[in-house]
Amino acid sequence: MSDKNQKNQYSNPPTMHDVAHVAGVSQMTVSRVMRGTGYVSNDVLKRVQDAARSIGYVHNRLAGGMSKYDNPLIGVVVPSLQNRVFTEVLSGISDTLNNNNLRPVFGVSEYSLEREEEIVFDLLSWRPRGLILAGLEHTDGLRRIIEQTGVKTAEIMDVDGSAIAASFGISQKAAGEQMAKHLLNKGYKKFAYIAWLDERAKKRFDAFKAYIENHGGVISQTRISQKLLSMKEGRELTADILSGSDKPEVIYYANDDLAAGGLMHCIAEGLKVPDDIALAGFNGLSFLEALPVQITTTKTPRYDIGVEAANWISDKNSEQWNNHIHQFDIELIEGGTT
Amino acid sequence: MSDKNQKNQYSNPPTMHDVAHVAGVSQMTVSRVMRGTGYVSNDVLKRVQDAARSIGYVHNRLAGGMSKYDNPLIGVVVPSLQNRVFTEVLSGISDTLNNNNLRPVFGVSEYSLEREEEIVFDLLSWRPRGLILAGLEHTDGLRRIIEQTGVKTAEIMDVDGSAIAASFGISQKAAGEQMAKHLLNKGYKKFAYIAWLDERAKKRFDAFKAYIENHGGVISQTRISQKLLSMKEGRELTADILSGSDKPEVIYYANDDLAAGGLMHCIAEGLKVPDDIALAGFNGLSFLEALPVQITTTKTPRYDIGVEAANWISDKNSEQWNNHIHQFDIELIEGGTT
DNA sequence: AAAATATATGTTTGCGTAAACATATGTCAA
DNA sequence: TTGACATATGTTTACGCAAACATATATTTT
Repeated sequence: MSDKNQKNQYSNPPTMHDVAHVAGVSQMTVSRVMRGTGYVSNDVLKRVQDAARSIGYVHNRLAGGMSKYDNPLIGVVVPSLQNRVFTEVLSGISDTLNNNNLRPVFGVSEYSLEREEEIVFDLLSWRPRGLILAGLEHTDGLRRIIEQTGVKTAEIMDVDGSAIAASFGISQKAAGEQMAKHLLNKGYKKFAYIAWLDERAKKRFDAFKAYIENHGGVISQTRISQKLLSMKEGRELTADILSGSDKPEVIYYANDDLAAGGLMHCIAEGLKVPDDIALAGFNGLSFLEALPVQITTTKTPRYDIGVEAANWISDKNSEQWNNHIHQFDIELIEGGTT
Repeated sequence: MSDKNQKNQYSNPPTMHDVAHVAGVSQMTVSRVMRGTGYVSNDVLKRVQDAARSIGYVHNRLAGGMSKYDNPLIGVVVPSLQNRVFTEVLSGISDTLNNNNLRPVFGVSEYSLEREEEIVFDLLSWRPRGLILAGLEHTDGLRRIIEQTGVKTAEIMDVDGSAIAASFGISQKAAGEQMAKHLLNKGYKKFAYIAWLDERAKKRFDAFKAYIENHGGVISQTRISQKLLSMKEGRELTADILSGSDKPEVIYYANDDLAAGGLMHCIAEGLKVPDDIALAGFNGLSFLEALPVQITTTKTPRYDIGVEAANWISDKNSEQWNNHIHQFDIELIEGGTT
C-alpha cells in the first residue's frame, strides 16, 4: 500500500471533478467559481472554495484556453537584465500586469535580434494575450510570425521608426538634439563621446553629432566599445580621454553609469566639474542625486513607459489604437554642485 | 457531410493537423518534429518544418502538457525588481533556464509574504515544472500548497533556516559575524548602523550586533527605516548620524548603495575615509570599484546563486537532493584608497 | 395569475496535443 | 535465412477545462 503520495481518494493532482464531487455540484459550477464568472449562489461559492482548499486543488489554466491566443499571459522580451534601464521598465510592466491579473513570461535577448526571434517563437507557444518587445528593430521572421498569429504587440523604449502596432518610448533623436543644443548654448565647442554599441544610443548620438557639427562645434574624440560598459569603464575611458593633449570641454556619455564613472575619475584627480571638464549622461537615474556633483543628463520616464505599455496590452478595447505612438516627454536636467 | 471532415481549408490559427496535411504526414509526426523527440527522417523533418513555416504554425504547449506539473515553465517570485541584488540573481536564473529550454514566469511580491502566496497560487495554475522563491520565510498556506502539489521548489538568498526542499544562498549570520570580527580587529569600538526593514539584513545585523557587543564594542546609533532606501537616503542618514556629537568610528550599512551614499556625503564634506570615518557595506556590487575610495564590503555571489538554483530546478535527476543546502562562500573585501 | 426576467445550476461537446501502443521497413549478425 | 534490433511513421485515446446550450427555480412586472 503505497499511499505515500496519496492525499485522498481523488485523482492526483485533483481536478475540477474532484472538487465538484466533494462540494456536491457539477464540474461546470466549480469552473464558474474558479473564474468568478456567471451566477453562483453564496452557499455554493463557499462550499466549492472549501472543497478546493481541502483537497488542495489548483486551477489549471492550460486546459481551457487551449486554442486561442488569449491566455492571461504576456510575453516580455528585453535585451538585458543587467541594465538598470530595462529592470525599471520591467518593474513598471510587472506592477501593471499584476493589477490586471496578467503574468509576464520573460526572455532576455542579449541584444541579439536573432535571439529575440527565437524567444518570441517560444513564448508564443504559450498562446499569450500579448507581447512586449524592446525597440523597433526586429527580424523579418519575427514580424511575419506576429502578423500571422495576430498577437497584440507593444514595442517599448523607442519611437523613432515604424511600430508593428504601438510604440511607447521617447524620441532618441530628440534627446540627442536637445542635449547638443543645451551644451552649445552653454558655450562649449569641443566634445568627446563615450558609449558602447547600442541601437538607441546610436540614434541619439547621430542626432547629437549632426546638430553639434551643424552649429560650429566639433566632436574631437569618441570611445565606442563593442561590449557592455559600466561605471568602472566610464572611469577608465574618461581617464584615457583626459590623459591626451587634445582635451575636450565636455564628455557626452551613452548613459549615467558611464558619466558617474567619469565623475569618479574627476573627483579622484581633483578636477572640478564642470569648470575643468563638463559631463553629460543619459537616463536621469535616481542615484545621480546622491553624487557630490549633479551631472547634466536627460531624464527618461522608464517606469512609466512600462506602465503605459502594459496598460495598453492589458486593455481589451485598445485594438483600435493600432499604429499608436505614445511618445513620452524627456527632461533635461542641468548639472551643478549640490 | 459535416464540415468537420473538410479540414482542407486550414483552421485559424493553424494546428498540427494542418501542418501534417501540408507535409503529407500524420499529426503525431509533426508533434515529434516540434519537440525534437523520437525518430524522424531528414526528409520528413524538412518537409514538416517547411510546411509549418509556410502556414505560420506555432507550437501550442498548452494542449499537451495539460495534466501534469511538468511544463517547461518555472515560476519565479522575487521581492522587488528595483533592487540590484534581485535583478542580478534573476539574470543568472534567466540565463540558465534559457540554456535548459525553460521559461521563467515572474511575480513580484513587494516583500509581502501574503502577496507571495497569492502569486505562487496563480503561477501554479500554469503547472510549472518548478518554483524559485526568495528567502526561507513563507506563509503556512504557501508551504501547504507546495507540499500538496509536489512542485519542485528552490529557495534562494538565504540558508539560515530550514528549506522546503533546497536552498541556495549565503549565511547571513556568518556574513554579519565576519564583518563584526573584521572591524573589531581593525581596532574600531564604536559603531553605527543604517538599514531598512529587510528580513535578511536583520539576520545579518543581529549576528553583527551580538558579536560586537560580546567583544567589547558598542553600537551607539541605528537608523532603521520602514521603507526601501537607496544611495540618496544613505547620504542623508549618514549626514544625520555624523551631525550629532556622539560620532561613531564606523558606519555599517545594510547594503552597498547606502554605503556609497555615505561615501558621497564624506566626499562632499571633505571627510577622509576611513581615517575620519570608516564605512562598511554589503553585497560587493561592481560599481564600488569605480568609486574613489574602496568601501569595505562583503561580496556575495548573486549571479551564481541564480545559476545554481536554476540548474537544480532544471535537473530532472535532482529530486534525491532534497533537503539540500547549497551555501555559497562570501568574501570580505577590505576598504582602502584606489 | 400569467408572463417576463433574473438567478442558479447542469449536460454535452470539442479544444490541440502527446502518451501508449501498433505497424512497417531497413540493417546486421549468426 | 532467420530473427533481433534500430529506425521511421501511424492510430487511438485521454488530458482538464470552458463554451454553448439546456433547464430549473426565484423574483418582479403587468
